[in-house]
Amino acid sequence: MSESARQRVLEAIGKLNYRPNTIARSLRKSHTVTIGLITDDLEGVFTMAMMRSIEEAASACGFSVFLCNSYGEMSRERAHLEVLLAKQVSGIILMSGYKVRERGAPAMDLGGVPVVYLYQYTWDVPVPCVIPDDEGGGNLGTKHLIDLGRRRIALINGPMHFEASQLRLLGYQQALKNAGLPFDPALVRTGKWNEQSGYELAHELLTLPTPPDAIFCASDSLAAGALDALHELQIHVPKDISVVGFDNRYFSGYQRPPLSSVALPLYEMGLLAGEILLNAIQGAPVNVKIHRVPCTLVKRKSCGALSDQIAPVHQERRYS
Amino acid sequence: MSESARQRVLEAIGKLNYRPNTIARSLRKSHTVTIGLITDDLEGVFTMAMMRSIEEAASACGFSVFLCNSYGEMSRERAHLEVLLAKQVSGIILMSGYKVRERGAPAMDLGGVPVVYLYQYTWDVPVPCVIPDDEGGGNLGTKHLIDLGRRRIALINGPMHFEASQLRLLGYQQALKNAGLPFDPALVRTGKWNEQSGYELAHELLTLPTPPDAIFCASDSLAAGALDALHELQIHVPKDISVVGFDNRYFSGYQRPPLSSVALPLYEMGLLAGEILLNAIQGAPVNVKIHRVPCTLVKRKSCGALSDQIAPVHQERRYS
DNA sequence: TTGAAAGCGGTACCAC
DNA sequence: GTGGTACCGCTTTCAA
Repeated sequence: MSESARQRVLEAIGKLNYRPNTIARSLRKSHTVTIGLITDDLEGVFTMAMMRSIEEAASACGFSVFLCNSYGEMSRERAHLEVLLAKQVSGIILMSGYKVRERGAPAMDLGGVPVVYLYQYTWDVPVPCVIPDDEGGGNLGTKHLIDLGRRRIALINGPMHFEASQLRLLGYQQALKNAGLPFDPALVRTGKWNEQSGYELAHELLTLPTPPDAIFCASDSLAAGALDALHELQIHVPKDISVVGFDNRYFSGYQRPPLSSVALPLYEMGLLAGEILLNAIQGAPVNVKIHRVPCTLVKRKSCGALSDQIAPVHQERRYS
Repeated sequence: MSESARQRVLEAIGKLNYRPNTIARSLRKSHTVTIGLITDDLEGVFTMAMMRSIEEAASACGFSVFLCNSYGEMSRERAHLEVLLAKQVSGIILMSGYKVRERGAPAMDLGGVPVVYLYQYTWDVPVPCVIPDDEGGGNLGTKHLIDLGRRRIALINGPMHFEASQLRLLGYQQALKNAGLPFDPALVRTGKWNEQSGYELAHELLTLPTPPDAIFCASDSLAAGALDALHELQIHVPKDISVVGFDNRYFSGYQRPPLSSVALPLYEMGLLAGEILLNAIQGAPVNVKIHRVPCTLVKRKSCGALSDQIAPVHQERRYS
């Protein structure tokens, strides 16, 4: 085509508002440049950051993302999968918003469409899984308290049938061991994941003959309850005792004092899941294993590491 | 086809894992049963609930949802729109995560694809818009404090160049007027949307010759700061003073005392936007106007209305 | 009722 | 290069 002819075509495209029909293109080339994201949770606080990075990874490669909510129901998940496959998506991410959840790994034939599990794992089917490194997180939080000079560090843990609880405990023990500190079972308490438990267990710990000089909580909700107990007992945080939570929830920066917390690497996890999926779509060999992404520590006032410097939870920053 | 033949076909479908190709179907029928959702925010806290209800409304009608993040950038928004149109979406929702934002209503020819604006409005193009009723919310929060017997109700407001601030003030004044209470300009303070402002302005209010017996804050961040000031001054909430926030953010139930708040009807807004769009897609006449969805009040301890009964923010409940 | 054929809007491959 | 044609998989129409 001559240069001037090309010019005229482009002109016409602009004038007539011509847009190539991707549907026809997809039909012919039999791939859609689209991935499906099925989540079981669009209420909680963990899925947002993962969604954001998945969308980012996909967009960067020219892929679109179908967002589907299964509400944790098998039937809805299957229905969504059927639709996604009928719509010929190039790949699928199954994202969970809860820690432990039986998705019962779809026993469906997905027709060879690549799948990645996010924030959950399965042994039922050979797929790559991306989850947080809870053990490393447990180690990180404990080590930080040790580095601050704390020596009697208590752990308020979640229910032990959660693997997250088991791993966080393991990390806690590891950190103590690495520092040459003794492991005192009396300093480890287990409850539910809520504030009520944090409150009650903190009370228990503080009435011990030799109370702890730091409390590491396996969730921010537990930590919120612990802070309540400390406030009630007029024990100053972080002067008298350091507190560190886990999960870096939205409210942790709004605690008094602002709560230091081990952050789940949600954004990075979504990014990794997206990358793994997109590579698989492009035919790269998939590394079928459980990818554990390291947690990070968000330092605020409750651990005693900071005086002025404050890490933001989100857009907002804390004064004083 | 005979009954037995039908049987055999269904059997074969099951055995061969046949799935009809929606892409081919869409090409032939020239509609895709898919809508696009473009948001400028996948970080904040307002978009989640809207996304959820949009997905719900769409799913219920057999529609899939493309999720796109523009990061508030015009160029990305245009790029996403181009892709969505090329992919022949049946309709588009433009959702904002911020209160006031110039999206500059795409001056693009969308080829007649129906559009709904969500959490923002525009006069630039004739489209239906769905936003919260900020004035009603201002009225609601103030009226509640009046009903609790408060008579000197202060308002800590956001910057007045935000329409939300103007409307919430209007609602506040309306409620006072309806109750026959005087409007005292000294009780109205304006700052930024953050805690720092809430803290400082609450201090100002409480050093007035006749301090207020209630503070209505135009955001939960402002309220968090106000609670800090009250705590510092050892003024008991809600015995000595009632506090009500606005937005019902994730952290409001984690304040001490748990913060009552005027909740944005995010879920309902998403649902309405979805319904409007789906109706438009099905050819129903669109009501091109600004739909203002009423706010609701979430009662917690800080207003003094409750002693035991606690309203949950999300899954979590408060003890005591 | 059933079967054959055209066509949706692109892409890919062919011969020229 | 360039123009013609088959084809992706489904819907629709028309004929048998």
